[in-house]
Amino acid sequence: MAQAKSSLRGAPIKITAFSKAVIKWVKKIPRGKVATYGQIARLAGKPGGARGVGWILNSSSEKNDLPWQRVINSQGAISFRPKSAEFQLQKKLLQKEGVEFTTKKSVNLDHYGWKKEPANTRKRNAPKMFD
DNA sequence: AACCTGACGAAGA
DNA sequence: TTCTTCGCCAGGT
Repeated sequence: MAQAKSSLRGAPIKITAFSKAVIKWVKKIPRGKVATYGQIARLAGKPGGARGVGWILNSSSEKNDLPWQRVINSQGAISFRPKSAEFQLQKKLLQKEGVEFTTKKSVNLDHYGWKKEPANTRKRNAPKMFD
């Protein structure tokens, strides 16, 4: 059972088109709003690269210049272990920006989610045609 | 090159 | 609604 070495934190990331795009988009998330990893990945050109986004934010030395706390998962929840220092920090930073938590670890994406484009394509609950 | 971990996500059970 | 499983991508060993 290899104990977590966690020495990768702060390790520099490779400068690729993707990592640069991720950083660029994350910087554009407005204060008081949140985006999801998948959303950033999509904006950065890799629809399936959500995990990569998390890695980039975690290991980017530029993290200090990024509003990394505004990136959460698709469930509207913080993706750190609830007791971790990172979790608490992220929650604190978001609350400081005015983002409210509806549950202990998640926010209402419908209200705080960053919508780059007008939500005119929002899906409505389609009536059941069959049962 | 092969195999493993992880700030993810969607679909099932 | 919570827990699994599987598919993705970035990096490490």
